[in-house]
Amino acid sequence: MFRGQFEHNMDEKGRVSLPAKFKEYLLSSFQNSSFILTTHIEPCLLGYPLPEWEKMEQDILKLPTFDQGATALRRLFLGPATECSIDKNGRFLIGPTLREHASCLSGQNQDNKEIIFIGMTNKFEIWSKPLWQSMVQDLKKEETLKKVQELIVDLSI
Amino acid sequence: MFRGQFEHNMDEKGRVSLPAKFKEYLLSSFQNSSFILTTHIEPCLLGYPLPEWEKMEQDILKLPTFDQGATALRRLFLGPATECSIDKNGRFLIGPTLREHASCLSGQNQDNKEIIFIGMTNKFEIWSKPLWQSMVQDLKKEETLKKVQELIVDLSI
DNA sequence: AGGAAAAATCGCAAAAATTGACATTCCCCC
DNA sequence: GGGGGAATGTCAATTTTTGCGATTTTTCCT
Repeated sequence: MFRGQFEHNMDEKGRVSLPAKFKEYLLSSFQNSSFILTTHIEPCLLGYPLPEWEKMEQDILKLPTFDQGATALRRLFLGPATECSIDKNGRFLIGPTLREHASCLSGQNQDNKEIIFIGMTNKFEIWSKPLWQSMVQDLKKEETLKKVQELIVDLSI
Repeated sequence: MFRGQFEHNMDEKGRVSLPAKFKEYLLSSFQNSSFILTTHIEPCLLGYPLPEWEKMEQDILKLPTFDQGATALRRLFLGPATECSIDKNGRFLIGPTLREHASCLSGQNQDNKEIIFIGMTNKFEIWSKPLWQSMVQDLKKEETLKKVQELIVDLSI
């Protein structure tokens, strides 16, 4: 499972090393360290093991061709999805489109080179550090917290 | 599979290089780098591997000969379909009709020379950059996003 | 705490992709 | 048949991507 939170640096070409634990999970559970990276609706990225993704791909393709929502989903979610493979040093490349979506390091702007990985059990999220921080801030506002509390009660956590 | 999003430049004669990953997919899965390019209902183009296209051709031929909708479909979709082959440098030609449909670079107007490729698993879309951008803008409007979110929930993405 | 092993970074070099420019061919019209 | 223009094919420079070796940092175990 993808678990835990990690902070890594991206080089100026958009390469980052995948947290070792994530890599190990991919290898041991899927016999393959490749994965699919795509855009989230929010300004962050989502990583899926290949098999998981392919299932989803098939589901999405079954949606009606001319439905507005389905088209949007395909263009926004399916379109940018890229297969990432791990190099000998455990790194993978985040392409320009994906980087832009998550506002990670573009060009010489060395400010956004810090990347946050968040394990989400069967997938993981990738954030630029500044965005992650401000997003977490927002989550801690009263309204949102109230909703969280309700869920916690429901789940009897 | 066709995956990912790429931006390339078209020369003033209408030639563009196919994203290397797309070319590789065509070669490895179909032993042939040719593909079929035709018009979408929207102002963009669709690319299909030859075998996929032939399947669709067969399906379309089964439609009633004199049905109005079927006739329209054939004229609009089947009609403009063109086989594109890749040259030694990985480039192919987008003919005038197709270019016009997607409002890509006509004549000396160097504004529209940027072309976007979007992988859609078994096919791909081609957009002129300005149209792509404004279309994405529209997709991100609240109403559409809401529909997308519903779909996401249904698909348990 | 010290040392070994693993992880993460950095930077260069090789390879590939993309693009601009030029050469050739083909075709139509003069 | 010759000239011009368009279409097609090829080359070559540039830019981008990818691979690799080496260094630094972190983690874990003794």
